[in-house]
Amino acid sequence: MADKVKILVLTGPTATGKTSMSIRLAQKLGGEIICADSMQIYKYLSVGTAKATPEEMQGIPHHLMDFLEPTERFSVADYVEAANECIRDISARGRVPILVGGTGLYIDSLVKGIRFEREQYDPHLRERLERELRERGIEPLFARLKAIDPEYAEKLHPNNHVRVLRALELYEQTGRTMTQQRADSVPPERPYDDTVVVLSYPDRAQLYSRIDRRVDAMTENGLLDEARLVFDHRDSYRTAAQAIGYKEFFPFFEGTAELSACVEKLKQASRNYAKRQLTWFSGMENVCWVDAASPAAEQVISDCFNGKETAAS
RNA sequence: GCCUCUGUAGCUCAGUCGGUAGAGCAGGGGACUGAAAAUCCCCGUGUCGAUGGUUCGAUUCCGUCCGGAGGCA
Repeated sequence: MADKVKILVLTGPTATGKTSMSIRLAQKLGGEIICADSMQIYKYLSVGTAKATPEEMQGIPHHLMDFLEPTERFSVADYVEAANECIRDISARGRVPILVGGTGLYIDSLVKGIRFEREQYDPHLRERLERELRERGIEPLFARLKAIDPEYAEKLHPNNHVRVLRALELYEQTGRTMTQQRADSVPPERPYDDTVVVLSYPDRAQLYSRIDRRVDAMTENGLLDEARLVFDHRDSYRTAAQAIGYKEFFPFFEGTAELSACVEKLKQASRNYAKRQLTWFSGMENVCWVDAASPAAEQVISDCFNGKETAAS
């Protein structure tokens, strides 16, 4: 254990105060922050993704945040590679790497040390599969997946087109099935001495009302302008165009919905998202749940990090 | 005051030619290996407004009452 790098991971559903907590922790522990959020990596998207403002950062370095053009694609594999590099760099300087964000897939993959093979994105292959789906429906595609990887097909619902296509894409591109990929990519041991903290409100109603209030605050802070920018570039800002906080305003820009209705829709979508995040985190092992409403939250987290196991669950 | 429509799940509404009811959304649970703030799966008992009557049986038909909407005065 002693040879592993010690990292702190702070996650939790949206609107629980991860950002401000992370900055306080970084100050206390002598750390630097690595963003673990699939949207905050992008430039220009700040209000809607709830990035820390320069003032809030208090001089604490933030990595993997606000660095990519929204026209660029970025995968879990890219994330894990980049984050590993940040961790190496930060710890080499004697500081504590603190991962902060709500993207479960990114965090889980990083913490488990999932190994992703080099794989070149092939737009033609993807396009071909998508065309086939449009023209012939999912049946033949799902049948093909069943033939090459019955085990994975068994676990997938045919309605989940995204995953069916991805499994076929993986096979056609690398000759490996998703089942193989999943089996081979998990190392026997975790790469880091990690402390994963989930910051949340045990009372669901309280979490939801915080979300509602934060949406209102974002709206007052210029969210609409950002959404407009994303709307104007919706064909090239592929990821951002599907982000919560932007896509809900599209009907307004198209003149098919009232602004207030869009805001309500956004609140709704954010609450649904928080629910999905909670599902992801509850499936993770070795995590420490911390009550965001508790005044002692910060202390509990640093105790957790220092191995006192105060609030493990 | 009279006439018409209406009252069914948290919300919007379907439906039962009389045999105690079902969709969407919300909500809850779950999955998640290169788009993940994405994508997908599972979960619906509720005095069918209240009360009398007809009936073997009423949420459904009839009467009365109480809400709501509109029209005529």
